[in-house]
Amino acid sequence: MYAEVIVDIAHSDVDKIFDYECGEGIEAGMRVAVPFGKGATTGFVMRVKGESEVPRERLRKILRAEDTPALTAESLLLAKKIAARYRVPLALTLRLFLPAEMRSGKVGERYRTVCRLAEGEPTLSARAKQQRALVEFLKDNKEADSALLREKFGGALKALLESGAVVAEKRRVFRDPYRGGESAQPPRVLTPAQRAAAETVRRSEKTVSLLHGVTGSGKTEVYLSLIADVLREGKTAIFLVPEISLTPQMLMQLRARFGSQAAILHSGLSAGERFDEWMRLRDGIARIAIGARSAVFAPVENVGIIVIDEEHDGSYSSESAPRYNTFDVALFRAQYNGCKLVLGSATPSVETYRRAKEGEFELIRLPDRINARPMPAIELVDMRREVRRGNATAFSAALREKLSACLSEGNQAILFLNRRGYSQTVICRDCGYCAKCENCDVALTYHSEEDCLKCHYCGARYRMLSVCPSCGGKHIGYVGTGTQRVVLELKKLYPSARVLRMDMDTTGGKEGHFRILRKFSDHEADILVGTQMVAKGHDFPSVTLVGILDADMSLHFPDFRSGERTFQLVTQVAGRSGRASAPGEVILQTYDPENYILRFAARYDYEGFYAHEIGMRAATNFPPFAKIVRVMVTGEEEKETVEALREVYETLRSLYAGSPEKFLFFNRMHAPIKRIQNKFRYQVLMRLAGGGGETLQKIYALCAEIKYKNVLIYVEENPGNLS
DNA sequence: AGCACGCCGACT
DNA sequence: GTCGGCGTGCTC
Repeated sequence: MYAEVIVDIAHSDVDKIFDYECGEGIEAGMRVAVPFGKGATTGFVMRVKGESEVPRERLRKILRAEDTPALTAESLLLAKKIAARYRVPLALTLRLFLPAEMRSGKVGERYRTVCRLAEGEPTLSARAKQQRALVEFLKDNKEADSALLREKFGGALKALLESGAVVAEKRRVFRDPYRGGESAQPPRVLTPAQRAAAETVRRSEKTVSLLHGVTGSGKTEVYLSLIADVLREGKTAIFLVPEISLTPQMLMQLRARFGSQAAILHSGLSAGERFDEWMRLRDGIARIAIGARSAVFAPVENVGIIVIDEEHDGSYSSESAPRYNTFDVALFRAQYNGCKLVLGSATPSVETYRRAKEGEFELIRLPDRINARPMPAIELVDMRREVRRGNATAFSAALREKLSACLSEGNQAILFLNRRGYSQTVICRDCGYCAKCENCDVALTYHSEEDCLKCHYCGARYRMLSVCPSCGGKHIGYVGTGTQRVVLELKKLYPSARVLRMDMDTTGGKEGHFRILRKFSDHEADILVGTQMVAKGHDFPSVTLVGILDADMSLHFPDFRSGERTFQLVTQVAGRSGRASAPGEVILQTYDPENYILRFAARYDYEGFYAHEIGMRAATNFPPFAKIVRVMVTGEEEKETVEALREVYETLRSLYAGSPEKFLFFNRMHAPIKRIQNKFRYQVLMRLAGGGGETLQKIYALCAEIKYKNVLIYVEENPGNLS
């Protein structure tokens, strides 16, 4: 027998099949140890066959194999598809299917030893008091952990094991990341709207359904009902969420409903826990995989449903190789398993919504909140008028008034600002000098707590300036407002209010997010000031006011999706207000109150927003009517990087010259941020008509051929940000 | 990714 | 004269 093996080395030179001789018992999907070159390495068995083309004398034997294949036939097929689609080595895509700790070999299965009495009455010496006590203990308890017995009765255990009076048995144990909460809760009764939505998904002949439900419309209950269905049929489920650490409530809900049937795969777990959760899924002990985008590769077979919650979220596309798109992978798995793929969002991405409207996906609406509570009113506040009135702070008069009222009523408020630190940057008021990072082509942000300047792209820290390094002037000014500054200003305005800040600087550590959220939900603070991360789906019943301090920040971001993102963000943050009995309010501060995106957002008019946005995209030839393709060329030596760029550009230009009608745009330039972490960044930027089709594949193929020693070249499709 | 083989500069 | 730099090619 012969095995076709892909060695676990992510390099294009060895990205091919190597044949090895093997005995019976080797199956496709197994990880094996093989001799390779001078040493040995691990590899994946892709196929087993009876004949090999490779001459006898070159063939070597497989050294070792796992007893259970780590990868299923589906995984192998999918790994091949992704490798071909994005032109990356197969070893890299195969790794997606395994927990990292399995590759490193640092974590293994955990066992415990359980002891019980052997058959028959034990004969004990009269003097062995401890042994007798142990035997009595086991008579009462039937069995006990060996560690416990050793602790209680000392050396008696060893003696009893040797005499055969007590027998030990090794048992596999799973490290449990949540401990307790096992009790499965009975399902909640669905509202008629929820029941109808679930029914439509079940009945649809389309693979993909889009559940477009406003915040609080109860999409989760619909997912849970659909998942419960497939479990009843003996199948498995995959439930994807954007960023699990931000949605502890969602986890609790799933855990409460499905108990230990649910396995959670996410970065917050310890290596051992993650490994065990993965194993529970692979061995069929757990049947629901819950996690962020990588959980789409969960080792479950016979999948009955895949859910992608908050479908519009940017975290679903991978920003490092292999740059897979979660939806595409999920669709493959849904088709392979013949099951449904359900997307859910209050603010679907423009691309998804279009596909739904065109009839490719089943479009299901949940237009009402569960108890018919109205959405909080959003008031647009014109910050230009505030400036004219001489208000230079980050808070409009309207916001201050509402905030005072909110606090005096004993309610809570959330203030959202998409910029951490104290100020956006510092400049010299005499000469206009702006402090920049030495490794990145980026302005530094002032952090008041540490009194230093930080680079938000590489994390470098610098001493705060007292004099301008350029002109020697002493008038250093702060430009723009960040979360730290907002907190300090709040403390001045409301000295008795307890203020909590949530951003990347305060959420360090494993439980960082959770700690802050719990503090706030326990009402240990009155105001929560935060970035993006406060927008996600947590419920705070006493929050009655949300302030969006600077809506223009994301609105004027130089990216074709900035409008879409702003609409999503405003809707999402606004949804945090008024969840319990008290009606909520939202103050949306902007310097551009006429802006159509903000106007649609303020009215919760998704349809209006979509109609406007899709018209704009069509008129300007942007996605979903075109595909933006960027070939990034990056390296430490500028000269070499530019040279590589030139070759990439020349190569692609011949493709462009061959069929210019397929290109809506074609040019080379340095990236908007020319240098990050000491690496120069140059790019060829293209826009391809439609989805890109064959032209896209040719771009991948051509770029894969260009190799420079110290320059990295990679292709991005519709990149999440163009910086 | 490693590792060996192989051809040109600065040292004992 | 040699030690060693890393370019090129190979691994079933």
